Amino acid sequence: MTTAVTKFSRQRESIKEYLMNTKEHPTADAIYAKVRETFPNISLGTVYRNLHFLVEHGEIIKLSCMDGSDHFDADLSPHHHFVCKCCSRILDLDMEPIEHINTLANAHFKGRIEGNVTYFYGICEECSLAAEHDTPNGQE
Amino acid sequence: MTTAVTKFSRQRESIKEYLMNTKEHPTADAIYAKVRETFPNISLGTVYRNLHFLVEHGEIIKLSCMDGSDHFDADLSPHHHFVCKCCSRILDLDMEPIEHINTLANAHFKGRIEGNVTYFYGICEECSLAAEHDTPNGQE
DNA sequence: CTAATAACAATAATTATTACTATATTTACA
DNA sequence: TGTAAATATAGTAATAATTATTGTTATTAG
Repeated sequence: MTTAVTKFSRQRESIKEYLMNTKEHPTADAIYAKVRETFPNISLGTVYRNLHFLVEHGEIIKLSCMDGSDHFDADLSPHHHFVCKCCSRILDLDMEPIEHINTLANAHFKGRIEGNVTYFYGICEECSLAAEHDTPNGQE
Repeated sequence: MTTAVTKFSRQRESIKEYLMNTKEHPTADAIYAKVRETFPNISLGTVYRNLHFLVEHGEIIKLSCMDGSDHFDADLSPHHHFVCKCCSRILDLDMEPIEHINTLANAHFKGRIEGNVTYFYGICEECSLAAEHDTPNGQE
């Protein structure tokens, strides 16, 4: 039994590169649509397989939303996310770390708390403005 | 057109009653299995419809886990949850509220933050103990 | 009791994701 | 370089979870 070696793949590089150069937090489907511009016949399975690979190897992060959708992010710096209830976009938050809440959680807990997953939600700026101008969902 | 009135339903009551009397945080499937003991031919669709109904009407809460599974909870008091990486159970945490993190998040944010969803994760007490006794997953 | 309407069971359809397999790429090394 | 071994891919099929549809049953108001 030889140790499996990871080989280079243009498709995987393309996925990674797209994620590193966008501020969006796209879903597997959106990534598929984007990478298809470069590799017109890449398959959705390849996208999913590589996303899993990249998550497993700590090269990207998977964000699981309240609504059940998964989004991906190549920004590995510790930061928090905001989910707009209106347009469902995920935005980065510029805020102080909140790791101290783990200590609060541990106070009366018997097991071991290793960390937390936190999402903030509400209405993003664009959707607020759109609402004022009678454009309910940020749709043009 | 008369105003739609919500009629009584034994099935819905049964779902609600089960949720109110358990400390577990069951999934739709687990609820289906349980309620079927009372209503052998209730359909899964009915379970899903009623769970949505109850969530919509604020009678129960939906917990969307990192792993994509949805769990339900009839305990409406403000409290936080712990997800065990080992056995995937959800446990209630006895801790101080952490609403102040919304203020931190709002500091440099243009939109409106309405709240946050936070899950703590780690290894629960039972799984830790099981590991010590060579019973990896808490399975008997 | 009866009509109107809501809730039901059963099933079909949809969506997101994963598994499979033959072919194509990549890598190591002659 | 050229070639063989190993891994990755495209395309397709399969699965799982959820949502929608349809005809039937239960509940309620009059």
